[in-house]
Amino acid sequence: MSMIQTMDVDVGEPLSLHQRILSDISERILSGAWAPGHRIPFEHELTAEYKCSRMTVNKALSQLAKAGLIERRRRSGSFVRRPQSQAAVLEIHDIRIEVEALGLAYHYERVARHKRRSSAEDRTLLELDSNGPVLALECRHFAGKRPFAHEQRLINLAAVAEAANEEFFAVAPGPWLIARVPWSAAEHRIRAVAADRHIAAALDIEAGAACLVVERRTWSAEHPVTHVRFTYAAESHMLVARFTPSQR
Amino acid sequence: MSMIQTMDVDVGEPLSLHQRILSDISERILSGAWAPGHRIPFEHELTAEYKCSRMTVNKALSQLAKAGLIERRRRSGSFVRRPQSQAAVLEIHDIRIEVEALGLAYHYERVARHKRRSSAEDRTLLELDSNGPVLALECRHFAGKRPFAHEQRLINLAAVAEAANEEFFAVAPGPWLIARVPWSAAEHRIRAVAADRHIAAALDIEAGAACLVVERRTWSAEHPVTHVRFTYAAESHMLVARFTPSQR
DNA sequence: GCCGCGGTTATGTATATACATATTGAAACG
DNA sequence: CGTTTCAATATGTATATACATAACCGCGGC
Repeated sequence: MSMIQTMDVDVGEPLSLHQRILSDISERILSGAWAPGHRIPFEHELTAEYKCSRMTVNKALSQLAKAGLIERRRRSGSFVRRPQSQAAVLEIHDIRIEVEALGLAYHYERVARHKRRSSAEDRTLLELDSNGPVLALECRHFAGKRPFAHEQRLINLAAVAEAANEEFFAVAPGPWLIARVPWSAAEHRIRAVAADRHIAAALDIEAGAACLVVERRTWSAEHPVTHVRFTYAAESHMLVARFTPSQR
Repeated sequence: MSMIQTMDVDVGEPLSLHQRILSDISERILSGAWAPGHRIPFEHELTAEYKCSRMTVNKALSQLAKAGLIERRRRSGSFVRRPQSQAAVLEIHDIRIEVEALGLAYHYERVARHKRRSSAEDRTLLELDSNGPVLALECRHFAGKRPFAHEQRLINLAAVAEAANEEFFAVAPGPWLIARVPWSAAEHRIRAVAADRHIAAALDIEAGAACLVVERRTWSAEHPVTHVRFTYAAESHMLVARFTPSQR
């Protein structure tokens, strides 16, 4: 297992008052003591209960509303919301970290590198308009001696010109980009595919084996930066995502 | 494509002042105008710029800090953080909604239902201590005439006793549970598997085909409620997750 | 009975103020 | 020269206050 989502559990510190109010209430909601639809006390009632100003109570309740735990209605009060959708935070780490978390030695290999004018397919993947230059990379990531993941990447050279001068022998394109380009948005697609011959050879598995594929497209300030497809060796990989209604 | 993540993009409404400050600053960060490490103006400078009180500025900056876009240091100021990890919000809808979003008719079928004392395997899946009773369900979800997803579910009857009286012919266990049990936490595991014979038959695909599997474990107030494994018919399914540094 | 009108109420936003706290940089001291 | 002390500073939290806004309630007029 890898790609573990770390949760933000704050424990121990002396809580500020509005944080205490917030956690008191969310505990009662999450425990079911206050079921969906239940009206939680008015601000002025909590003000009395905690002997504090309305601003303090308001701060806590506003955060609960933003977190989606309650719904606030003028003149009516605040009500426990019913969970709307199964949402989870998926945290996808650098592959080196994933591998090392498994206690295995990480090794990176650059297989191929081509600079070219973007093809129609490249433009689809990157959501590019013009046929500007792109850098196409193919890499392998190893866990111990076994291939762990196969990486196919396109970099939009119009957005990251300096990538044209980098060979990517020593450093993987992922960390290289992260260190250089402030990204603003990303889109992930996760699916299962049967390994074709090329992938099977690269990952040293049988053709047709089920593989988890994670594709990521990244933008920086409205400009497409990179498209990458990671194909993980069959059975070696799993994504873990956790959800707890956020209190932050 | 399905399981689409809706983003919270607020547009149009008259923004309150602290929201405007917040979006002004986050835009400058996300556009790269203020690179990671850059010190953003002090609260008292923004107070002057926006001609408002420090509380208003503080509200905006506190939210940016909670969203992880900036880091605040006493006496030093607030600094743009470098993106820490690839995190995405994955929103997993009810299967009926997924199917209908594809423009296909949804149909549900209960295949099997067994009430039993929990086996060792059940206890592993549910993270149960005792060998209390569980309800094991097997269902199919159709998109048009084709099987879309196969569902294998365990319900902890100690947590949801009334499930023992429900046949689940008319209503799928997912929506039934959502409507009844306030869940507090969930964990997802996403992986690719080759369809075994049982799954292949249920989904009307070839054995060995690559399938996306989403497993979910749900807790309510510290008690395990249910474990469910959805297996999606090969090639028919994709998870989409988007990330934009949250401003809420 | 129906409609409109204003009052009441709870939340939404903003202000000025106050004091706590962490951290820095410089001055004072050994 | 190194260390301690201290004041300055930016943020963290909380208060009392004020007015805006949305929604509901009941009253009165028709």
